[in-house]
Amino acid sequence: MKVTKKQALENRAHIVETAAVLFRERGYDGVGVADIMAAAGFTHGGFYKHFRSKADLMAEAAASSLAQSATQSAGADVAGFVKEYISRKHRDAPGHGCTLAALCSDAARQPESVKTTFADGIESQLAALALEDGPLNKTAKREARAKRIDTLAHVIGAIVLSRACPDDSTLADEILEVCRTRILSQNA
Amino acid sequence: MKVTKKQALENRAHIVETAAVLFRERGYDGVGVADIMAAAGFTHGGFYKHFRSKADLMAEAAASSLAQSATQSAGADVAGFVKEYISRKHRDAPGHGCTLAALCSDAARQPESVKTTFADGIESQLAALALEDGPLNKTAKREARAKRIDTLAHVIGAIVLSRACPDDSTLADEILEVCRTRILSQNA
DNA sequence: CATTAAAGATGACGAACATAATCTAAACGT
DNA sequence: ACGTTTAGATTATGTTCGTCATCTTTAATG
Repeated sequence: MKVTKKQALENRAHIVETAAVLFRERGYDGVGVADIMAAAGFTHGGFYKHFRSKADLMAEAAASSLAQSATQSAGADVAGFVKEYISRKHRDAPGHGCTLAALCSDAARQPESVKTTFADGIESQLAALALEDGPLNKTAKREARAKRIDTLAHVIGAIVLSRACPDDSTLADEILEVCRTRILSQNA
Repeated sequence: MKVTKKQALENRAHIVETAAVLFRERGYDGVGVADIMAAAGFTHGGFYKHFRSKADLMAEAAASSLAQSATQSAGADVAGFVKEYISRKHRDAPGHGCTLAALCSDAARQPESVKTTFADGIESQLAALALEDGPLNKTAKREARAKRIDTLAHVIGAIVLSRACPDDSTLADEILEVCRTRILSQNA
């Protein structure tokens, strides 16, 4: 062992976090194992001492960043969430933004393990937004869940669509502003 | 020339269409030049007689499938559009579905030429949905455009989120149903 | 303190990749 | 009719990829 056991676990966690950023920035197919290890400050050789395959790391990195997103927006009121989510800042920093917005369509083409992780991440995100709910009866609960699912899809669509536009595009900003004001007014 | 000039142009168009399907199914980084040519019934050698680079084909394929989507939904009423768009059939056949839903986040990481094509495609899609509008004054026009942008982002988000779930997932279907009914009721 | 086990570095493997050069035969201009 | 042009096949190039084997070093173990 070149390194203490605690250190090794920290290194592993650091690799996962680095990967979570890079994947969100460049997509699962846009980053190689060597890229990730180099960005984390290592050479590519030690990779398979930590992970069984790249797909394993993909699932783990997704779980990590999805959990982080959910924690960050836990208990926030929906209006505040929407304002932060649909912002130029979020759109222009996918590496540190919502994993769902950054990697949803990539996840659709990945192995089941990744998709399962994403489904769990969606539920976590919904649960985080649900913390503001008081005690509700059954139909009100169902209605509240439907509303949150709908809003989540809506904000993701706004970011994803805006990111597809060229960097200096006025359309990209228009999409953001239109969707933000509309979602907020409809959620008031 | 092994083939007539007209035939060559048809072959070229066929390559573009084949690529448009494969890209939507597997993403820009998930399909190679050789894959595309083989699927079109050729060997990879002739590729650069038709296109200057893979990125060129990406932009051309995007333009082709985006134009097709816009044409298909031209003049449809928004309700009908939403019902077709947010359906299991569409979600499970990305290769023949909306290019925006399939490749938006991929496009975000591609060269400017691709992103410009996507911005044009978004405008085409918006224009197609606008055909049902009668003559309107300025503020009503702006409002109608805002509504269409908002709806487009919303339906894209629904599909993208649903596709990220595992194949047999009930969540995937729940997202679809919730978003469909909510968008329709809000658009009535 | 001697032995073991494992983290990480180095290097190599085969496969797949985008791109380019060469070859062919048939369609074209003249 | 003949020489030029060129679509497409074949083959080659250099790179990058995921994965693995090997070596070195050193923490952990007894």
